Amino acid sequence: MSDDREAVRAWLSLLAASRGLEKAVDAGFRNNFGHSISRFDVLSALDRAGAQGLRAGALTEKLMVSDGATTQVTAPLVREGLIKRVADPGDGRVAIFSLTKKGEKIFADMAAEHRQWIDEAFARMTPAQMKTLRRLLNQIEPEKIARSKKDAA
Amino acid sequence: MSDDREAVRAWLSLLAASRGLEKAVDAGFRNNFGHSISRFDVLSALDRAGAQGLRAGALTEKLMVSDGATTQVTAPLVREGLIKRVADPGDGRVAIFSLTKKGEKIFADMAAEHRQWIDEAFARMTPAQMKTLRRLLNQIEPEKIARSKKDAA
DNA sequence: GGAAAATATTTTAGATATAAAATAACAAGA
DNA sequence: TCTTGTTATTTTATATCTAAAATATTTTCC
Repeated sequence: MSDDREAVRAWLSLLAASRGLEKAVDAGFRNNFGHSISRFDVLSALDRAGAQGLRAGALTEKLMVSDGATTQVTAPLVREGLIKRVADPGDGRVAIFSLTKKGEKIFADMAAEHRQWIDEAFARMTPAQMKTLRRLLNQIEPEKIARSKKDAA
Repeated sequence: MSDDREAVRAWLSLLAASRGLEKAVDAGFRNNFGHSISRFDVLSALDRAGAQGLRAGALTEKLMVSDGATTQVTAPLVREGLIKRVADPGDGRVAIFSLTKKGEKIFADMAAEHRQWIDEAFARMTPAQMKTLRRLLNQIEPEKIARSKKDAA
């Protein structure tokens, strides 16, 4: 039995499943709300943060993207009034983002749709299987991948 | 117990695992070979296709990207001589891509590294667990996500 | 208090993606 | 053979992303 290629097979399945679902969810958000999945991620992070909001740096970490990406994805959301950006009164370097009332409402609508979409996509799985899936996914260790060669330069 | 949010939880885990691994693999390819994971995907598809190569349209399907993306990602690979593009003798509209000798060699090197990276990242899982993971991932149905509202327009 | 270092964010340049329009080539019927 | 429609690909415009440089602000140390 070719157990020696199972890891790559699992990785290809993982990539296909994730890309497929991400593409479908992104299309759903764009079609129904005119926003990308990236913007939903921002709203979601700010919703969890509540009234006190999040600093730009903290938002960057939650989104797991670069600082430049955060600046760019927040810009249209500020422009459209879904989130607001205020300078920290104590530290002039710090920008603090939080949801506006309008943003809270739109996020609630998006989250409800999102929840339904995901339930439909996972309909063939039992809750126990979903837990198993999560447990398995948590065993993957991307940080084990060596930065190797060029790093020696 | 809150079984009613398991699907979203599983989806978030799936997204985190996939993005994390994809980011690590992409960084590895860039550091060690100066190519992105997208280019590796192209080389991989053409390697599987063998000497006869793939039409642009077929390549687009395998990559699960847009036709424009295929044009753009193949351009630097042609320029650097890893793949070649020839017009179909029978149908002037058709472009056929295939690996060059240089491309075959570079792909072999990249694939070997890739295999090792993935083995390391999945080291905590048994082959049986990897199979279970694949089986669970294959039950996800992104196509179930309705294109709803805007489509009615 | 002021220069130097550290920190937080934005800007810029380049890579890669999509969607839609444009181009090019083939096919099929009058 | 035209002309009309279809198909295959590329081009263009726009959206995001990263990495690195630039900017702005605060902190630290003399």
